[in-house]
Order: sequence, then structure tokens, then C-alpha cells
Amino acid sequence: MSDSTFFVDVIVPLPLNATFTYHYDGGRNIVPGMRVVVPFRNKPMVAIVRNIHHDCPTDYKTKSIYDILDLVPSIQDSQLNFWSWIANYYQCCIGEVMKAAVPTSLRLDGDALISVSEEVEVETQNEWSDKYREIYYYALGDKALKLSKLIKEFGKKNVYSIVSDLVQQGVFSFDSLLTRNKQVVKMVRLAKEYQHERTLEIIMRGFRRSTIQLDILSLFYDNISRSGDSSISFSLSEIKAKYSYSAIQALIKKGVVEKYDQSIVLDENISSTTNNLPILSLDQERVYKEILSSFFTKQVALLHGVTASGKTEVYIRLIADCLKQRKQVLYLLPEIGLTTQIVRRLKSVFGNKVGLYHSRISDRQRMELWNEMLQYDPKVEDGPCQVILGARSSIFLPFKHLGLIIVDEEHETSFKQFDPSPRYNARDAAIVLAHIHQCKTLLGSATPSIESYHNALIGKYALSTLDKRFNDVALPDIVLADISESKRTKSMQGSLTPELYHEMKEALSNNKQIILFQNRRGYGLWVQCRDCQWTPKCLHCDVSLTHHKGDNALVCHYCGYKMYMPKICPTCSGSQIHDIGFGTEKIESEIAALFPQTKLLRLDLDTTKKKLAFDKIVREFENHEADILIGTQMVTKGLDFSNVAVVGIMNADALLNFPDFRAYERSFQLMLQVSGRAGRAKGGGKVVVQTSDVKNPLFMDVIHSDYVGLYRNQIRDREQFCYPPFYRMVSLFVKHKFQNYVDQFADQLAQILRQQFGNRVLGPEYPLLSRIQNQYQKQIILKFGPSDSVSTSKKRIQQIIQFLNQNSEIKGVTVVIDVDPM
DNA sequence: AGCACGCCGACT
DNA sequence: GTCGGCGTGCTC
Repeated sequence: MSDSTFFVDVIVPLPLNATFTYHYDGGRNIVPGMRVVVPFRNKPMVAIVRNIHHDCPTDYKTKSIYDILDLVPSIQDSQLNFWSWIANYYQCCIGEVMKAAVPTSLRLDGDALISVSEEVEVETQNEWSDKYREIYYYALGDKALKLSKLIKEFGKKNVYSIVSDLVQQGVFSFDSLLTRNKQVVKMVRLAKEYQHERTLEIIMRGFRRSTIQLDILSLFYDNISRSGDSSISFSLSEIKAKYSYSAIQALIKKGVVEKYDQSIVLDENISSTTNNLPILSLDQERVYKEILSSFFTKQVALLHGVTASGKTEVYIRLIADCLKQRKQVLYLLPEIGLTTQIVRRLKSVFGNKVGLYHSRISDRQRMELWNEMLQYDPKVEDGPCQVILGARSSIFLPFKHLGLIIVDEEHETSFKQFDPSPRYNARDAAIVLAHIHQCKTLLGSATPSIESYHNALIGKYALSTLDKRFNDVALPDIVLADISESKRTKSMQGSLTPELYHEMKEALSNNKQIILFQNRRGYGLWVQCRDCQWTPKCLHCDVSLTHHKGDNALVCHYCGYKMYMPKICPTCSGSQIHDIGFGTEKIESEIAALFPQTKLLRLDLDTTKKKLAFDKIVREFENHEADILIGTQMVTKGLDFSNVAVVGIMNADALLNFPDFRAYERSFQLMLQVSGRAGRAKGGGKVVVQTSDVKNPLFMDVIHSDYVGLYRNQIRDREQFCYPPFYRMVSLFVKHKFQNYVDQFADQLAQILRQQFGNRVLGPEYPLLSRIQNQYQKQIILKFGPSDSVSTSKKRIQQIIQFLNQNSEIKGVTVVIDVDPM
């Protein structure tokens, strides 16, 4: 091998704890962050270059890189560093981080489905090489073509670069099965350089002979001269129908008009860039200035603002400041909080500078956003995607010049990913990301996590408080209703206490709306045999099946197992199988019987399975097309309904009795969040909390919306019982399909861990669910105190697991590590 | 993770 | 005698 041979360490998208070294002696430029195709186990695979050097490995023979897919890196150095931090902190493989971070279209995953998203004209095809054409036609003929199949068919070497090229050109697109029926419309708009009245006039003069093209252009022209809005767009299908396909095609080809995808869900045609910054109230102004000045000394600020105090206005001001300095902003929200309402809000101020990134956008759009961000140039004003509004995974986007990260609803547990590794917390990772970019983080919440508030009180974070609702709207009046008392006096109306029933009646007579909150859908509605108490359970998981009245089926919420509701009990042949407990469906039918004249809406996982359903239900309720909204957790998040006078929490006990050290914190957050939906406009609102535990001291804090009170109580417990923020936790799940394997392995593991870490080790114990998807599991929890080095401990834990896996007579057990579990 | 290699039961 | 079960180990 010559001196011009480079050795390249690459990251492969597999759960492997190593980088792999290849050599490259081609003449092309190769730098870290580029995508390369490498033979891995003799199969081609897209990998990311991590490192380039001249040290030839001695213990194995390197293979050569097949191909380089990028001219400039698709992943930036800052991202690679961030990936390493995540892998190290959350004890996962860097390949898993890569998988989570990079969109499929860029990763060219072998399992991803390729489809032809745009048919290519013959003239263009003629410029292609034979191989391009062959691959193109092959893809055209197969509706569910896997990339791996294409490789099998065409040999490994060129497929990746050609597919990559065609994907970038928009000819091919990737669908994961989830986005197969993606909700996007093809739209057309004027290309940037033609978005002016004058330019358009000139071009139209040259179009005298193409009448149809002229007609289409006049559509745009008329709109500009009428409203001055040059960014108007039309749907391609509409244009095709009214005019002709070839005409619009010609305009696209000439570059006058451009085509793009718009997702129906969130990209409603919102008037772009009105640029009217909100006017801040005195309180908001104070907080805004506090945050700005605190950023001189602190890296992180916590904004504790009660619901409807107008945190968003403060965010918008800070975002605007960043944009003035041509810096990017990342605005993180929990997935469920990314509703049309907040999107509309930001878009109305920042127009198309806002980029969206969440689970419901298609892979194609992900890739496009990624590429646009790679090209971000701070010198260009009005560039797209300067403000990224996204769910947790948007921390992985290629930010060039990040100025601020906002984590809204920072207490939300959904910022923590659990199911596929990396098990990262986007809120915590965001602070690290901000550090990498030398920028600041703003955490915001009406009910901050105990951890964040503690950090603020000890001076690690700055703290600002907004304790009045915007426009001095009164806080809702929260009252308790005693379920057990009402049951004793037999005054319950089904699941409604008389208190709630009367409030509802009054609200309805005043033409006001009502929200009823029912927690824990999964545990809500199960069935039981009246004669022998038999309850149907899932065959694969350790849970009762939930009764869905809609299709009279029993469903497992953990694995989807489904059976028909039996008419006769299989154990005693009794025929009286009836509903137990209550979920949203049951409440719905109860309420329908009690208030027959009202229209009801239900917002839960069932009714929002279809993509547009959530927004539809929210919009209907907003427009007062229904009087009562019955829902789960979903109704708590960031929704603004101005006409809601009564909020009912059907059963607070289920929340409080949850066996978790955060149960009270969560209950408080949830109840306050739900309450926040009441009386957002004038007139105030009433919140009725139904419980059998009226004496629980937590309710005093809830009634007075006293976050600080809750904090004081909780922080005492946390310190006493060695929980975060004083102690850091690492949770281990031991999983196998045989219960005795799990038992024995977990015992062995706990024993060795105890030798090392003593009484920091708790368990093993059966978690809430001792079996999911045919796997039994047991949990071991480790708690590390202020004087422990958690990072060295994590390494030790990893070594111990590896040691036991090799030496125990029990094989095939998986151990899942969850750092900072929630 | 995926895939090949490898060592023991029910089958033409 | 073989086909195929999934346990074990490796991937530059």
C-alpha cells in the first residue's frame, strides 16, 4: 500500500460497539462526516466516516471503501461529537445513535422501500448512463422495492451512488412502511428569483405563444398584484386538472415554477411572514430581560410560567433576537405538543423560516430539511429553517450556527426515548448540544420538573417566573369532589359526582364547553365474568385486555393482540361478562345518556389513529361543534380553547397510586395542565377533581396551584429516599422468554453488582409489567450519590454485564441499560 | 442486528 | 443417510 493510502474509521448503523477501519487510495477528497459505501460482511452498507489517519491496523486486513457518496460531509463534526457523547452517556452504540439521527433517505437503509416519486422525461433519461436507466425502470416496475433487492439484482458497487443521486434529485424517495400513505400534496410555486411582479411581467412577455403556460403564470401574477403575496402556491393536481400537465411541466423545467411537497397535517396555507412581533406585557418584558441578562452568566435558564401566562410571546422575542444575529433556533416540544396551534403561531411570525421536524413528516421531507440546513448560510437573510420546531429527534439535525435552544414543557417525560436505543433525554441532551454550539438553553414549563427547579434554586440555572395569567385572566377555581362520600350517599350519576354533574349542567346551559379528563386508557376498561371473576388477559403480555366497544374486541395495548369479546366465559360458561373500571369510551356512553342533547367528542389513541384525526377533533371542538370533549393525556397538552368553562378530572386516584417516585410530581403536573384548559378567556373556569382521597396533602398544592409548595414537599422526599436530583439512577432490565432464566440471571447480576456497588443496588424486582411481547423481565436499579463517579460506574456495569454474559450458564439473556430512567 | 457456521433430532 | 432446528460468534 502506498503513502497515499488513507485509513478510514467508519460508523456502521448497527448496534456494535466499535468503529471499523477501511482503506482508501482513490484520489477523491474524503473527510469525517461523509457517507461512504463499505463492504461489511461482504454486504455493501452506508457508513459515516468518523476519522481519517495513516495507521495501518496490524491485527486484521482492511478492506477498501467501495464508494464515497458525498462531496461535502452530510454530518458535521459537531454532530459526530454529539453522537459520541450520547453513546457514552446513555451507554449505547454509536451506530444506534446514527440510526436515530440520520434520515433513511440519507442512510439508504437496505430495508427501506424505494419508490419512484417523480417520473422522468425521456430527454432527461437520454442523458443518463445505461445503469441509471436500468435501475430506474426496475424501480418503476416494483411497487414495494427494497434497496437490498436492488443490490441483489444489480450488484453492489454502483447501486448506492446511483440511488443516492436519484434520491437527492427527487426521482426516488424512501418510504418506511409508516409513511407509505404519507399525507403530502405536491404543490407548485414561483421559483424564488421570479417572485416579483416585474420579473414576472418580463418573463410573461416572452411567453406570448405558450398560452396555457401564460394562463398559469397569470394565476400567480394576479395574486401578486392583488395582495402583494408572491409566495402563493397551488396544488399540482389542481393545475393539472384546470390547465395541462405538459404546460406546468414546461414551466417547472424552465425553472420559473418549482415543485415541492407540502404535508396536509401541519402546513396549512398560513400567510407567510407577517413579522408582527407580539407586544409583551410588563411581566413578559421583565422576564424577557431577565433571561437575556442571565445568559451573560448562566448557560441555562428556567422559565417557570403558569399556564396561559404567555411564555410563547417571550420565546418569540428571544427567537427574533437570534434571527437578527442570523443564528438558528431549536424549539423543542414533546411530540404531542406539536399541534397546529403552536405551528400556526410561530409561522405567523416567522413565516417560512420555520422548519418542522417530527414523527409525522415524511422521510423525503426530513432529508430535504437536512440538506437545506447543511446549506444554511448566515449571510443570507430570510433563509429557510432558521427556526426548527421539532420533537425530541430534532436535536440531531445539522445545525450550523445555533444561537438558542428552547425546551418547552421541559418536564414532559416524552422527551425521554425508551423503546429503541438510544435511550436519550432530549431535554438533557439539548443542554449538551447547546454547550457544543456555545449557545444557551431556555427550559420552560408551568410545572417544572423537580430536577430542573432544583438546579435553578441552587444557582446552576437562572430562574424567571411568570405567575400571572396573561391579560390577568383569573386562575381557574379548583375544587375537590369526594367519590367515596358520594358513593356512600348513593348520589353518583354513573362516574360523575354530583359536584361535577351540576357544574356541567350549568356550563351547558350557558353554552359553554366542557373537557373531561380520564387518565390511563389502558387500565380503564377491562371485562370480567360476573360469576367466576375471570378476566381475559393477553397471551404475550402480563396485562388485562382492554375492551373496545367500537368493534366489540379485546385488545392488548402493549403488543396489539386482539380477540373477540367472548359471549360465554371460557372457565365457568357463565354468560354475564361485563365491563369493569372505566375508560374514555365508557364515559362517552355514560355522558351521552346523561346529556342526550349535547354533542360529544373523544380524543384518545383510538380516535386519533388516523393521521388527520387529532387536528380534526381539535378543530371541531375549537369551533364549538361539540360541547364536551372527553380525552386522555392528549387533552392536556398545549391546546387553547377559549370557551371551556369546566374541566373534570374523572379519577385522580389512579394517578396518585402509580408506583413510581415521581407519581405525585406527575399527578400535580397533569392536574394543573388539565386545569389550564379551563377558562383561558374571560369568565374564569372551574376544575372539578374527583377523588376518594380528599385528605391527601397533594391536593392542597393542586387547589392553590402552588408549585413551590409541591416542590418543597417533593424535594424533601427525594433527598430522604435518595432519588434524583440528589442521586442519579441507572436502571437495568433483564429480559428473556423463560421466566426462570430471567430470575436466575437477574439474581446473579445483582449479586455481582452488589460486590462492586454495595447498597446502591436495588432489586431485582418485577417491573410494572413483568412480561411484554412474550419476554419476561426483571429490573435492577442502581442509585449513585453525589460522591460517586457515574461515568466510571457505567463502564463497570457494562463490563459486569459482559462478564456475566460470557460466564453464566444462562445464555441468550438481554440486558437493557436505561440511564436516568423516567 | 444479521448472517454464516456448526452440531443434534424427524424425515424422503 | 439428509434437512433443518437455533446456539455461538464475528463483522474492518
